[in-house]
Amino acid sequence: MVTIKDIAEMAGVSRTTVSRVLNNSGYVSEDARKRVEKVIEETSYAPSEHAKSLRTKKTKVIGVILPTIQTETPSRIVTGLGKELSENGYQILLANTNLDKAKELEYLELLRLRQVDGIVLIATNTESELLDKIKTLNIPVVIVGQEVEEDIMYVTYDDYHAARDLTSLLIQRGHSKIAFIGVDEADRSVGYLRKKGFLDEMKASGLTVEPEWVQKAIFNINSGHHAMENILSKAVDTPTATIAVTDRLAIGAMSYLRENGIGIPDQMAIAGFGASEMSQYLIPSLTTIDYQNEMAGEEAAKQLLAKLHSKKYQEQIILSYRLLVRDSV
Amino acid sequence: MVTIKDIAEMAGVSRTTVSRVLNNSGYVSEDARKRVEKVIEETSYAPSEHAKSLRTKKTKVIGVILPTIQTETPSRIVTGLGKELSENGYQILLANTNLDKAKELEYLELLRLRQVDGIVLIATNTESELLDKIKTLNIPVVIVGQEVEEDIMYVTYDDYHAARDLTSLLIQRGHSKIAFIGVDEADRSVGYLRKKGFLDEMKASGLTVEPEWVQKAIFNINSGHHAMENILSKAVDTPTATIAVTDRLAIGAMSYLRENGIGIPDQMAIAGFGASEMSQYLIPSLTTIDYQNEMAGEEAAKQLLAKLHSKKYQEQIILSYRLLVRDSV
DNA sequence: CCAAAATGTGAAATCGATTCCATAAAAACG
DNA sequence: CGTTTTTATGGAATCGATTTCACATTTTGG
Repeated sequence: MVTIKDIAEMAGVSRTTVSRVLNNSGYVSEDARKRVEKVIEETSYAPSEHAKSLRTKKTKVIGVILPTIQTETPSRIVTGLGKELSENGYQILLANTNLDKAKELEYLELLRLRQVDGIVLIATNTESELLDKIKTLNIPVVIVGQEVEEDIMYVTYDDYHAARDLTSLLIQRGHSKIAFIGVDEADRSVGYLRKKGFLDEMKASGLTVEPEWVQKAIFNINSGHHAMENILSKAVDTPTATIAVTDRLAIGAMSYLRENGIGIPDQMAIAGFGASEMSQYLIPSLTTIDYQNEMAGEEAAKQLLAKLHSKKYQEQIILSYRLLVRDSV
Repeated sequence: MVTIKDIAEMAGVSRTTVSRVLNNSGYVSEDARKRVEKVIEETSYAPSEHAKSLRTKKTKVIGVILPTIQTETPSRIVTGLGKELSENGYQILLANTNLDKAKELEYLELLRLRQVDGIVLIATNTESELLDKIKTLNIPVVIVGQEVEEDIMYVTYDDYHAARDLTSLLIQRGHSKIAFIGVDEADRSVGYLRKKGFLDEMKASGLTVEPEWVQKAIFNINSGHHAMENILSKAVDTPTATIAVTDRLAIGAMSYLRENGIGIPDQMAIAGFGASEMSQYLIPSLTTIDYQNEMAGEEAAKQLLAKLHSKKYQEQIILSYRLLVRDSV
C-alpha cells in the first residue's frame, strides 16, 4: 500500500506538506503543491481512513439503526438518507434489529464503539431506557418516525392530524360506524397517535366507537386479515368502514373481505397509511396517507450534518402528509 | 475517552498485558488477567476500532453494494447477510447505487479506501469493466444474483431452469401461445437466462413464439402494465398466458388486464418471478418462483467469512428455487 | 542439580495519518 | 536599512491499539 510517507519521498517534500496539500490547509507553494498532486495522481494514492479517524476522531460514517429493511417505510427513509449523506461524503453503517427491541440499545453501543459521527434511529418506541442511552452517547442522534422530548433531534410525521383527516373523510362519505385496526401503543406514532386522531375525530363528530371495532394487530399482512375477521365476527353492530394504521394491515383486511364476498367499498370502505407502492394497484385502489418518507430521510441527514458542522438547522421537524383519496372509500 | 493506556495504569500492568487479555494471546497470569478484566468491566472500556484497524489491517466491516433498497429481492438478501455477519461480529457498510451503473465502480473504489474486509455486490450486470475492477481490488468479493467467470465468488439462482419449469407448467395447463415480459439482457440472470429458459422450453415442446409476444420492460410496475398493453394491441394471434420476469412486472400486467376486463386466468394466465410478499394477496393469487433470497444473503456471507478466515467453502453457488403454483394460471 | 523449556512481563517500534512548533526565507513596513 | 509580518517547510509528537523482542522467573526433565 502506498502511504503518505511514500508520496512525500517521491515528491521530495515532507509528510507535513503532503498533508497540507491533501487538506488544503496552511501554506504550501504552488511548486510543491503541483509536485505532490502529480505524484498522488500517478500513484492513485488515497489516505487511510483509519489513520485519519484515529487522529481526527471523525469517521465520515453515520450509523443507521432500523427495525427491518423489508418494508417500504424504512427502505424509503434509508434511500433519502443515503442520497443526502453520500453527496456530503458520508457513508452508512447499517444495523438491522429485525424488530428486536433489545438490539436497539445494543447497536447504539456498537455504533458508539465504531465511533460513527452520528446516528439515525428509525424508532418503533420511545421508552426512557432508549432515550437515556441516547443522551449518554455524546454523539448526535436523530430519531425518525417518533416525536420525543425536546433535547433530542427528530423528524416525524403529523400522524395525529393525518388520522383525523382520514377519519373525517370517511365521515364525510356518510360513514358513522368506523372500525380501526391499530398496533401496540408503545409505538407512539403508529400505535398511539393514529388511534388518538381517529378517536378524537369520531368524538368531535359525535360518533361512538364500539370496543369490538378497535382491534390491535402486529405489523404484518396476516394480522390485518385476522383483525378484520375479529371485527366482523365480534361486533354486534357491523361497521361500514375500517381504518388500518398501515397499508399492509389494510391489504390483509381487504383479502379477508374479498374471501368472504364483502364488497369494497360498498359494504366496507377501507383506508390505510403509508402510500405503499402496491396501494394504487390493488382492486379497488387503496385510500391512504402519503408521508414522503424519502424526504424524512433527507431531512434527518440534514439535521445531522448541520449538527456535525455546528450549523443551525431545525432540530424538531414534523413533516406534513398528503391524503390520497382512491377507490376503496 | 478511556484508552488501553488508562486500563494499563489502573490495573498496574503494561499496555502489552492489557492487549494480551483483550486478545487472549500469549502468556498472562491468572492474577494479572483478573485485575485487568475488573478494570475493563468497571470502566466499560472498549478498544478503539480505528487504532485496531490501523495496526491489524482488519476492519470487521463488509461493504454491500446494491442497486436499490426499495425492492424485495435486495432487501431480503441484505437481511440474510446482516444476520450471518452480525453473528460473527461483522457490520455492513451500505452503498446504494440507485440503479446507476457507474456508481457500482465508484463504490467499489470507495469501499476499498474504507478498507472493508470484504464486499458483497448485488449485481445487475456482469460487464467486463466491473469484473476487471473486482480482480484488481485485492479484497474478497462475492457477487449475488449473477453467474460470473470461475475466479470470482458468486451465489446465484438457477434462473434458467426456473424459467423452463414455469413455462412447462403453463404448457401442461394447455397453453400453447405464451407471451413473455422480460428486461434488458445485460442483466444476464433476469434478462437473458429467464428468457432463454422460456424460449428453450417452448422450442422443446414444439411451440412457436411470435415476436410481438416478447416484450422488453424495465424494473417497475408501470412498465409491466405497458408491456401487457403492447402484447394485446400488437399481437395478431393473441396469447393465452404471459410470463413476466418479476412479480412487479406481473402485477403491472395484471392491472392492465383488470382494467380491460380480461379475466385471469381464464382469458390470460399469468406468472411471475420472485415470490413477492404481495403475490399471495393478489386476486387471483400469483403463480411465481420463490428464490429464497435471504438464504442467498446468508450463503454469500458464509463464502466471504470462509475466505477471510482462510477456510474452504464452495465459491460458486447456484441455489435452487420453488415453484409456487397459485390461482393466476 | 543444572540445562532447557515454559511462563510472564514490559519497553519500544509500528501502523498512517494530522498537527504543534521551530525555523528560515521572502515580503512589507516605517 | 532594520524590524515585523507573511509565506513555506519539515521534525517530531500524537492518536490508540498490536506485536516484536528482550529479559526475568518458574517449571520440567534427565
